[in-house]
Amino acid sequence: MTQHPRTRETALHDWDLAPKEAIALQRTLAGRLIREDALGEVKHIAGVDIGFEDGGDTTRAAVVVLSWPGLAPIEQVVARQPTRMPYVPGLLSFREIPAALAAFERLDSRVDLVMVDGHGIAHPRRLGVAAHLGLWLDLPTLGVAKKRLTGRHGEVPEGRAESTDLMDGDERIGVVLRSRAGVKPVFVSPGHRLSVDSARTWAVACLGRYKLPEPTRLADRLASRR
DNA sequence: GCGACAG
DNA sequence: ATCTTGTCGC
Repeated sequence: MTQHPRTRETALHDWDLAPKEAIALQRTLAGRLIREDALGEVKHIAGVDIGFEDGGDTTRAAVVVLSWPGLAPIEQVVARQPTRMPYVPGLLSFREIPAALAAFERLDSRVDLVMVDGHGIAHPRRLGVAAHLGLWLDLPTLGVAKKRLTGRHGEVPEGRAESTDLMDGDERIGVVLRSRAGVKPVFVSPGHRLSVDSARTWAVACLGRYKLPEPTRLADRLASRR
């Protein structure tokens, strides 16, 4: 409610931008990211999944709040809104964030850490949806994506919880994590107020018996059942 | 110019 | 993201 003061005042201006302006804004915002750990005691973790309905006309954000440790769901919200922007690779956050903010506004729980379905800084301009959302909420965030957007990596060891660095040139922008033995790895990167190592640690700590970590997995499941 | 391209 | 059945395997 009052944990994300920027929401109410400026919710009407990141969107409605032409691609060129959006890209310029991304560079500015990326410069404001805190790339080190800046999080307090973690009691609640939110999982976020944003998707689309009606052929893209409606944006749907699902948020599940889980206890930590324990990873038991304690609150969940689904928000739907008319979609404002088209899908452009690299500008996904502009399309997804408005609905996510609406969902967070309806949350009663205080959230300490946010895990988003999508990338954090593993993005061409270091502003994937998890990073962008982190700035808006002013909360520590990390992204867990199912597909690569940018960066290069070597083979990922087969064992559960093993990983390989995701590199963009000399910069380590995340890790490619084998969340379960025998499944395609996921792409983990920090968003705001988190280091790459901590993003990896939290992603692993939230693993259950499935491919996706519990927060994102439960948000996914909540979103995909009507 | 030719691919690549989160959700 | 979404369109979609069965099928192999723990």
